[in-house]
Amino acid sequence: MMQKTPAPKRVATLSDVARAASVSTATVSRCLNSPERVEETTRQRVMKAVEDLSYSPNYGAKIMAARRTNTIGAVIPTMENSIFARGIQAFQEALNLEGYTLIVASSSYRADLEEEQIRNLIARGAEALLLIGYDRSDEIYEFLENRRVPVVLTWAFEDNSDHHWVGFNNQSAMEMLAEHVIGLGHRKIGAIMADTMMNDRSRARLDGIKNVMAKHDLNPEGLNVEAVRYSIEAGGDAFEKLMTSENPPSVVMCGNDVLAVGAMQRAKEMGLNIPHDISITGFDDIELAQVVEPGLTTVHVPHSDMGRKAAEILTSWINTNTPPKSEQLDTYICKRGTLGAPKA
Amino acid sequence: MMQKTPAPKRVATLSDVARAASVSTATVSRCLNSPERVEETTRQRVMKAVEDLSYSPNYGAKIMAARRTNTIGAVIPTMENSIFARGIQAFQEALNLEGYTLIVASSSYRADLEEEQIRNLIARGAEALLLIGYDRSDEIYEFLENRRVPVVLTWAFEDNSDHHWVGFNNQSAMEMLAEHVIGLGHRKIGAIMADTMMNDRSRARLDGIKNVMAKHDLNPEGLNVEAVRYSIEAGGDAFEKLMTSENPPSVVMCGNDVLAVGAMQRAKEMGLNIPHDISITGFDDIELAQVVEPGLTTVHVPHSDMGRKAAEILTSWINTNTPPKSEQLDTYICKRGTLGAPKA
DNA sequence: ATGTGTAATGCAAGCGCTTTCATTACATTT
DNA sequence: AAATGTAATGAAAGCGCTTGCATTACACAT
Repeated sequence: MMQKTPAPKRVATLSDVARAASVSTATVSRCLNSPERVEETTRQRVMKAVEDLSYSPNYGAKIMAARRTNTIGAVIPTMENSIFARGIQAFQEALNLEGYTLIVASSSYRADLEEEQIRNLIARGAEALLLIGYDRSDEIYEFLENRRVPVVLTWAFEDNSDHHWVGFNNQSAMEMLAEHVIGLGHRKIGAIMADTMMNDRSRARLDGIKNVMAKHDLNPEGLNVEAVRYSIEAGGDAFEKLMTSENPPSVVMCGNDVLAVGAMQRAKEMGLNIPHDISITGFDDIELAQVVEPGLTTVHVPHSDMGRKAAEILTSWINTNTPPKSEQLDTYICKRGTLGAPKA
Repeated sequence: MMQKTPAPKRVATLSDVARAASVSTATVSRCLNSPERVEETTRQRVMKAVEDLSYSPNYGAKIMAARRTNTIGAVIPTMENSIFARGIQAFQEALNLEGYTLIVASSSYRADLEEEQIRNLIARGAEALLLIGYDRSDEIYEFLENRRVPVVLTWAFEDNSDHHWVGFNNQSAMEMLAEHVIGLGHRKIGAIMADTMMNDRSRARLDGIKNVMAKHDLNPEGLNVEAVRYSIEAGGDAFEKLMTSENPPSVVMCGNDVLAVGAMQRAKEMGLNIPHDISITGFDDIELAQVVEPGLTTVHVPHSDMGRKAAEILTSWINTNTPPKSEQLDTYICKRGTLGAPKA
């Protein structure tokens, strides 16, 4: 008699394995978690049972009993483009080396979603968090504080604050680039930035440009700024708007490389030669920046270092229960082909 | 007397909240999970306590008691380049809509690591899995079977198999492209592919080229194949090797867009005009393909659809306990500027 | 043989939730 | 007023693991 649908066989538990190997559950647990503490012959017997039963520990039971999840969370604004990819990749690799797993969530640059995702990650057992920038509500900082969650802020920095961070000075990095741009003779500057209202990095970068303009007696009010969301498409649209205004700039400084590449594409479509007719700069130095033609002049951000350092800070914080000190990283201008002198 | 380090305040639990709100833990639990089942006034009292205590449920306890993790896993070969990004993104979005969370792991195209990651995701409570391609050991398939884990294979397809999948025919897609290439007059073909030994997609694509060559009385043995790992750099190196061989091809067909872009870059560095001196094709149609110049002629793969469909399959499988049927998607050739007729 | 030290193993107490079932409170009908 | 039905709440039994402590087994010294 053939049994069509066998009773939905229950998945094996620790005690099933223990029974099969004729040992206690404690021994099975030790076999799996600290094998050196059990005798060779016993271990082999247990491992065979584990294999035979296709045993895999129940995650919930495990973390409840061990009171550790070995999970660290990160909330980034977007996964769509690769701005955060390299840093997060390095973060993840460093974490894995220490036995942690990373779970990533994205906030679409929205404060409310970010807060939701933060609570979500905590609810999923994240023992520590990597966040981008420092702009967020007091409530959420307080929540994190109350729950004693180690948090490291990245992609920005905040001197003299209670927070812990590893990042770079967005403003002074952009100032360096702006100095260079103005030094080349540019006077009419356009900017394409993410909405600066809820984005501290973007705001700092824009301030950088304005500062340098002021220093060189250019009225920062004259800076033509387009605020957009981050995409190649949006960068293109903003560029076109800038160039078709009554007083088009000779250089367009973009808040990041993705926007800059969008601007470049649109420039070509409009028949403009880069950098002869129009100069364009980016920020981040992602892979895209060297693939486009001409290569994009941009600010190099040490993404990988930042990710690695963030992982170090968090793991050490968890282990020692003491927050390590914050760290500031350096950026530099990466000169390629999209920035030249203005047309005569 | 100041207390320097206050006793490491324990994080609030359900019963702390229950006590604070003068209700039972059952009521608090209901407030959080099915609020409509508790009276308005009680709920407000409870929610206030939750807020005041910065309560967040203990993940382990929750999934152990509820016997659900609402987590689905995916193992992809790499996160470094964006080949899998769009598909996974769509997968994730569709999953979120259904209340699931995605956790992603990468295998670096290595079978042993993939297996490890699969076991890892299961140990982390993944209730179902998305995997790429079908090449993997019997043991791991058996493990998955024993544990009754719903699995969907993607980026490939497998007619008449016991597995469940949503994907496309890599071989016939590449055949279409090869027909087009040969129709243009190309006779000397080069190929840059990932190592085909443990990669069914790559193997199928290569077979596609060989088939069409044979059909057109070109000896497939004459196909010059470079097997490399997936990176822009590697694509460039392989391209140079191909072009500096004694009998360089007039067209280089690449296993994916990343390799193709690497080839394009190197071609330019070598002073070759695309497509006048050399034609190049890709596979995937990722964002990069339209950013490079000239635009890359490639095979468009419906990544987003695939991700969405995969999510549908898995969630329905979990809910109904019955695997839905597999689904084959269509690809098409995306003609841009890198493919032309061979030089006279 | 007996005593001592160490390594291997077992026992059993939770970990913090969800959920079934029972109880209580209250509104409605008879 | 009693009977009945319904909604809100509580009591308590696990869920499957880890781990501190107790016990056993065994090697070696006395």
